Amino acid sequence: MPGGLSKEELFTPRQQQVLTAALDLLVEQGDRLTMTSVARRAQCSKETLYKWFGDRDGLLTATVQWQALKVRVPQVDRRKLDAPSLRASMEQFARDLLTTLCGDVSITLNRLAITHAAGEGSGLGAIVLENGPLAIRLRLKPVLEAGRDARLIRFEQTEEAYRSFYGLVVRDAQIRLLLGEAHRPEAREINADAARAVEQFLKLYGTGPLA
Amino acid sequence: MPGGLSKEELFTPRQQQVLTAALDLLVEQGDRLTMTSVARRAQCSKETLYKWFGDRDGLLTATVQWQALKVRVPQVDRRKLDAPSLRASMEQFARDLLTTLCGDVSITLNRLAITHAAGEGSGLGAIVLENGPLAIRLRLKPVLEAGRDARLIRFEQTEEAYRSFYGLVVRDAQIRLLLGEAHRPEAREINADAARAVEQFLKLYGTGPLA
DNA sequence: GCCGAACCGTAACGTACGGTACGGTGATGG
DNA sequence: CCATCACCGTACCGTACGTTACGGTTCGGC
Repeated sequence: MPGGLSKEELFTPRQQQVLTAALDLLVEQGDRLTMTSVARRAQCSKETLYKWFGDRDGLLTATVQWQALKVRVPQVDRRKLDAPSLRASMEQFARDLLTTLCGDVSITLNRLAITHAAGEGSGLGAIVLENGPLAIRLRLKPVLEAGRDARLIRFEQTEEAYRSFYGLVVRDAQIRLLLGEAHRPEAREINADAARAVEQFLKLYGTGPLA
Repeated sequence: MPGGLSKEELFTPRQQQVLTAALDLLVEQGDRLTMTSVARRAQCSKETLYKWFGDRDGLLTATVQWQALKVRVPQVDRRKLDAPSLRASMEQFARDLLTTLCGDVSITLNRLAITHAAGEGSGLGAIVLENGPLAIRLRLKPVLEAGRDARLIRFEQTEEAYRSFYGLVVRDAQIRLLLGEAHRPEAREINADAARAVEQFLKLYGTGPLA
């Protein structure tokens, strides 16, 4: 979220320790972690948890927010953009995306947010939505538009191009992992997938002879 | 699942009424439905629920299985396959897929399965996985291979082609809906998306001049 | 050395809900 | 008419867990 606070401003170091413990427990045992288990793992009292975070939901929300603050947004270099460097940028992007989505933390937090989105508040769903798919779009957008400005790719709407790229990269991998499929791709597969996705994207949207 | 029982063999009419009630409640209030609420809605006793389904998890599993039995698999006509009919088949397929995934029932059951996949058993995750992404692959496979046999499209592995098609069709729509995004596409948007996805797929895998 | 603030550890409370027991009722069959 | 069966409705039990309360400890400030 633009204009947001950094994690140092939002949470004290001690609080970050607590949130780390909560995230670890979340990854280990899903969202049936108890306040007692978090307090024990973080070596703090339940009273402190409630004082700091209000209630269980507040703790989970803070954990998700805190994790979201950790993703950094690398900026694109808009100068000297040629076909190879655009391809490299996009492949790097695809690799990062796949690696993140296949990681334990992403799977855990997406599951948590989806579980909560079923209920009433769904504040968690909104947070993950903003820091997941929507943040990805925000990060990819300048890359795509730089490519368009350099006449390397062509598209009507950035939104459309972004979504096609997302689909080509992620395909059904995320939903299968969320549903509990055991297989996790290795680095080699991720690299291959990223290369293939960019290749296909450039075939669809590239201007040059296969870009 | 091939060789499985039909829903008439698996569940009595009365039991199907109960499962319908359970599914309705699931759609209405997520998986925090209680056994009591199901019994009340279905006008049956809790004792009967436990006698029929064992425990809460058994009831949820039966509900998902029962819903899964309802999806029928339309067969492809392998004769007289030309470019327009292949395109039409794939567009129909894409429309069906998008319409299903954007529906309340699909969203609810996928959320339920994802929630349970976080825990231990994850039997639900496996069921939805088999009847969701994997069943889609099974259904699409003959279409793709018929297209390949007719020299209309070209690919090395059916798996690869299937996954690319899935990505082009679904993109980030499903994860966004699961995370609670309110927007549901209308029929017009779904038609447009299906047409675009097939167009793109044929550009990537077609043999002819834009098939 | 004293005070209050912040925090730990633990015990206790309240409640929601999964699961069970049991009495009552209508249908079927002899 | 009675026995059996399948089921409804409801009261009840056990427990897990969120939440609160409270005594004890550390630590910074005066």
